[in-house]
Amino acid sequence: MPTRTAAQRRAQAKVEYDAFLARCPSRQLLDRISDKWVALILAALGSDGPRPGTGCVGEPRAMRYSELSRRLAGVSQKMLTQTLRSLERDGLITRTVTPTVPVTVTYELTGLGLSLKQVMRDIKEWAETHMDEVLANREEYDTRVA
Amino acid sequence: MPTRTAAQRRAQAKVEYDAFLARCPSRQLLDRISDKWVALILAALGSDGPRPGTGCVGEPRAMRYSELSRRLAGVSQKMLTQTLRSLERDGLITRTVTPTVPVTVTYELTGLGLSLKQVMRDIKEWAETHMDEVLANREEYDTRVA
DNA sequence: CAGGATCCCGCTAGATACTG
DNA sequence: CAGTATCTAGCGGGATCCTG
Repeated sequence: MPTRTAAQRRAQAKVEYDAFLARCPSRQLLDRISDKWVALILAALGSDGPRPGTGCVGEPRAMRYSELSRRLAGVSQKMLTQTLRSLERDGLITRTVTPTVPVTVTYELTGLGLSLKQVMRDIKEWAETHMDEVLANREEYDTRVA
Repeated sequence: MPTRTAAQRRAQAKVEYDAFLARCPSRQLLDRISDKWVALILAALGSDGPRPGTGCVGEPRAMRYSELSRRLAGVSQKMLTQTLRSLERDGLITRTVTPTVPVTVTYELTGLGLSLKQVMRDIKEWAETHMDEVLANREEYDTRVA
């Protein structure tokens, strides 16, 4: 049994994973979460506005499959289901089945999912905010090369 | 010519792009930047530590091609070059060729790139920080399903 | 409603070889 | 050193059909 202080173990933990290294598991995790559907799903589930029709506020929003499907315009069922499964497996969201007829399935952020939510919203917002600038840069680049 | 105040135009600009919409250009941009190589390149170029060998601090770091290639362990030349080109076209980085023998090429973040840097480092750090938790969640999920 | 199961195309990432 | 060019295998991702 190693004799280390808690501080030493924390320092150790800090360098335990490094996504710059090819075989580091965090490289794979980075790859997983670097995905537009992940960003959009977390952004959607993370919107804490009042649910339309209800008055509840503040709580992270639970959403049904069909609701997500509508929100993420253009997503295929395959990609949506696949991405939701992956997020569930990683513990970022929970999947709740309510045995109504027909069945109701809702998805909700876990604590872990919440911790990633803001970053994902930031990315999405960055894309929306800087779209014009990027478009201008591309145009200038293309004319310069051509 | 529309008669709107600056505030009105700003409010308009705010809803101009929405990545939730399938055809919105920001959806494509989100897809572009949701990429592990983009995250790692921006994180690498964004490290403002002193360059090894020099004493300069504070400034965003310019890096050579080979330097990046070593830092992003396991990246193929193709992916590195391709991603760098894409980032250059979008105006996130600059490419500078110094006509030495052999030629020296350095890459550096632009202002726009800097504005995205922190988000990318956040993602990377999230992956490294929560790796253990995710690994545990996966294990639990797999045993529960099996 | 909320998927599961298949089929299949396209593109992309990787490996390899070559160059100014 | 910093790429370009080419080839190919693999799989990401859409379309389609089916189900509890």
